[in-house]
Amino acid sequence: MSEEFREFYYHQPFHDDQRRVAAAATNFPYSGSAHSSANASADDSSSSLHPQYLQMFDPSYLSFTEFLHGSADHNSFSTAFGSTSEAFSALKEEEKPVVGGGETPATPNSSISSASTEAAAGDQEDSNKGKKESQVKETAEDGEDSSKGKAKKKGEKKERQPRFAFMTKSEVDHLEDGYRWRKYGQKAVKNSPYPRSYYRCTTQKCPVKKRVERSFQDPSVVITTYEGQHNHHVPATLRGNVAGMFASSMLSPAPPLTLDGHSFPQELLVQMPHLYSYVDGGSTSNLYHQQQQFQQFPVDYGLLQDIIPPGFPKQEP
DNA sequence: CGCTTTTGACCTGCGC
DNA sequence: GCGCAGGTCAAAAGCG
Repeated sequence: MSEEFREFYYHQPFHDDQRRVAAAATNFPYSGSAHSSANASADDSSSSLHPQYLQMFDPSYLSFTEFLHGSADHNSFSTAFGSTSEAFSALKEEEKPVVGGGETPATPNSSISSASTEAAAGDQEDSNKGKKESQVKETAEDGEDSSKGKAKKKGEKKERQPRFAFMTKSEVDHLEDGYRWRKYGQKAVKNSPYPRSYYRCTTQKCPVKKRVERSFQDPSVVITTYEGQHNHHVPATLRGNVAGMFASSMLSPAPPLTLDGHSFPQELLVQMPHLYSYVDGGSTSNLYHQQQQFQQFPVDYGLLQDIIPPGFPKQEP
């Protein structure tokens, strides 16, 4: 596996107490075959989700906004991901709800947030998406979110942008992240009473899209999946409000109050499910202990099934 | 009036 | 080939 990745992971400010912030609200699903023992009890198998693949992603370190922004630190990010796509794939396999799974003891802490790459999907995961994604990847490069669906030429496959998913405990479906979005569709989700909404960044030429759906297992959890990277900054007009604060804070190295869990209405939980194995190595256990105290939620895979591609945060050309 | 949301139709990919 | 599910389009309606 890639060293870079590990490195990346280590960078995670888990040790960074102040940011516990989100931590308070965040759950860390550190289970995995490696250390699944701890709190296993907690895992009332209520979660069909397997936290094993879920790895907390501390927003204070590298916010998803940053990621979306395709700027700042995303170097390390991209590097890490770019070289670890395989790993993701491998982990993907576990997506299948193997409750009480044999070798991979379900983790007690199913956490609320999660992120993944579609690249990951490529291999294992349910062959469906896997195939789909991989195909897409092959043609990926033509650039843009050629999502003009209907008019798509034959043989021309849609390119999938890097995806970044996370779960948030919130009452509202559409979380403010500082950007302006326009809803362009809504679909009922199989096996879920909650619909999935499709949003597109309203900024011209910005290819970013996001899908929002509520976890059917835990209605209080909203799963948001971003696809692509913003090629612009957070609208200044939003900087004054919560959204702006959120966005800006997420962009800055030292997140202000918003992330302190005070003024921010939503509990942002981001995690990189596929990182799990990497962390497993050294500092993980440490983290694990650190995190297991957090509450846990049942998470569903829905959107998380296929996220984060090989080139994850694609570098801007 | 301009922008956003709603919603049914359509397209595409995949499994059977 | 057929049906299903996910994703997108685009016209109509709603809103400020």
